[in-house]
Amino acid sequence: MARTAGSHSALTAPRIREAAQVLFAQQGFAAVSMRQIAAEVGVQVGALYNYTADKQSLLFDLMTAHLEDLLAALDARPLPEDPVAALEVFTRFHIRFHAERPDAVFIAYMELRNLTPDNFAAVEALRHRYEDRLTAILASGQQTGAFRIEDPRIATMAIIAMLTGVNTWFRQSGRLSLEDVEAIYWDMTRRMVAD
Amino acid sequence: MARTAGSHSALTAPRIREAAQVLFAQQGFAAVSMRQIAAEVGVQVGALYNYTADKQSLLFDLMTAHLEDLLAALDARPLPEDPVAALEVFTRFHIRFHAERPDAVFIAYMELRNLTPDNFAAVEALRHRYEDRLTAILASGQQTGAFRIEDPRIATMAIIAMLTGVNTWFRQSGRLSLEDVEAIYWDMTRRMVAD
DNA sequence: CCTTGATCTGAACAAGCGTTCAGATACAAC
DNA sequence: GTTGTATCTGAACGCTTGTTCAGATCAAGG
Repeated sequence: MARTAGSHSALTAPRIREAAQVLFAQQGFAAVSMRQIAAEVGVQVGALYNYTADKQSLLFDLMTAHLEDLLAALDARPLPEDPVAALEVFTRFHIRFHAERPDAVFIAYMELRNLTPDNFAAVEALRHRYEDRLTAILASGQQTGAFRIEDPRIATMAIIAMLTGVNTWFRQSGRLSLEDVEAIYWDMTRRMVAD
Repeated sequence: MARTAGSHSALTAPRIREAAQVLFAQQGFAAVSMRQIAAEVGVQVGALYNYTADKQSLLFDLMTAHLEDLLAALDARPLPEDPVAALEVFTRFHIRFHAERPDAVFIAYMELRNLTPDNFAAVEALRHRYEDRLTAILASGQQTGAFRIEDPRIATMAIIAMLTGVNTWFRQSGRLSLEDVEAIYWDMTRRMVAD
């Protein structure tokens, strides 16, 4: 019935997002309750509604924040003019960015079905913007003759699926460093499209 | 309170599995209720328990049936001795088999988190058996010099992620036939591992 | 110290969940 | 037609859900 001592919205808001992200990634959006998220944060369930309109908004905000960060981080890296060099930058960037946020990535790929149609459309638009960046690199390389690709759009889907697949098995504590993985996957990507 | 006219277990059992598969693929295991599945079949929720021990068993059975079908279908195809030819057979097989059962594939990849630890272990073992088949092809090719691969296990993960990714976009009604897609992906796969 | 606003608690609400099971009807065999 | 079995219905059980909101406490400012 009372405010928790030491409570402060600047602390609680990020803790809610973090708790939601971990639990959604571990168990899935529909399987996790708002009460579980609240317990993880250390508040009662009613407190969550000071920070999110509802459960659906919480998921949508997590997904769009991740995708907007992804796009912003990519935009912050000027891609080389040379398509081969640009593809290498993109490949390493994708692997590293995704490996550093496994929960957010997992949610962004796995929880699309739990979005309402409007939210789904908004998230798809962001995903397409990201995919378009790679398609542009591939189309440019196809045009200059640096790449031999039948269809840049399909090659985009293939490359992103392969690169994102790293997250299903890569562990920082594994026998390969992230640098090793980047090198191996860059080699495979390069050969996939090389003339 | 009474038996439905025309009811017959040989009809109801497959209908329950089919309804569960479609709904689990569309909405996710946790978001779908047993009542929804029953409604789709045309029975009351209590009737489902003549055919499945519980909701978790229903999911587990769908997943293992799919993976066992996958392994059996692969076993039914003698792979060529030549690693390159074997890899082509595997690639085309994987794409076709998966494209023909999008819901089952989707569930097998997306609903792992909803399995109990024991069930998860059993399903993982089946997935590893399938992955091992590709690793064996790649290791053989690496040994004979037909492939230049740094790590057959990682190449396996990369290839399967890429091939399974086809299911996220391919539609039978799309501008490309399944044959076209097989050809494009075989070309990319071959180049990824070629010496 | 008092006042105001911030931030939470705690319980309620309406609805739904997975699972069980007594009993009713349909079906098949004689 | 009778009997036994199959297959379901329908309701109950214990529990949980997402969301709301009146009110209690904490924090900050004057």
